[in-house]
Amino acid sequence: MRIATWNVNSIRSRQEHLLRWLAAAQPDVLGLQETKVEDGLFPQAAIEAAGYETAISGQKSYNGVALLSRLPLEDVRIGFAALLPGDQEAEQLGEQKRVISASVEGVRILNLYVPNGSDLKSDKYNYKLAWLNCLNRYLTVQRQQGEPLCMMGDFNIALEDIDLANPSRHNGGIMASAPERQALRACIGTDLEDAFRLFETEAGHWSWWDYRSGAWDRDQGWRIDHIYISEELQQLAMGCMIHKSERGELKPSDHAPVSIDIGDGAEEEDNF
DNA sequence: ATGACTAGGTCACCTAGA
Repeated sequence: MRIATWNVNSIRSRQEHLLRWLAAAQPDVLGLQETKVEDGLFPQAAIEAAGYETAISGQKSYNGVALLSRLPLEDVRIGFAALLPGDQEAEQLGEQKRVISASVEGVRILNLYVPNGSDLKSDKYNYKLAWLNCLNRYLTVQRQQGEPLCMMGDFNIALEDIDLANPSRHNGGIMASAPERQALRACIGTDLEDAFRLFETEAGHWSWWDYRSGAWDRDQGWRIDHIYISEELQQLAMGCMIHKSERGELKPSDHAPVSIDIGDGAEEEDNF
């Protein structure tokens, strides 16, 4: 099973990119972030025609997440509140559409668009930290359900200094500050692993390049799009890659897709 | 220290992204 995540920076501006990439990369499940469209205007028909069913949670202009799958999407859950009934903050945070999850072949897929935070001195930064704390409460409930977990999305955090091109310049700033890194590490816990780092330990691998300043041409990026998997899936993980060439297309998203290949056990036996 | 680009929305400058 190939599972992927992609911040498309507007589904309507990226529809042709998306359809081309689905055909080329053949993901079974794809989590999208920043769809930037209310549900009624989501281009569902074109995606279904490509063989993918959809689960969407969008809003006008900002945010918005979706799951696309060519395997059945089961038990779709939208927002933190789905697992945190009575949690006032989960309810509040649900105004921004950043969380969608579904079960696919027994794997719980959690697709996230973590707030950017803007600036350490801004209210948005506090919102980001509160959001991550709420994610932690959500994950406590999710873990109790005992499903293998694949948590992915645009985390807007470079966890380590090797995850950004210019750590000294951005030292402690937004997407690289200690409090947000700690808040994300608390969510990851000891059971989840950053799938990309199971296969690649070196610096120099980015998933986002700023549109400005020729960041793409200079390959000055950040690795802020992640896939975290629980222990059962770590055993079956066969590879994790960043589809960097997507960022070099005409009118690209500023993020590249990231995918993981998970064997089903039977597949591995066939290979040996 | 700031801005650069891109997208959406109300409409030609603004907010927001990261």
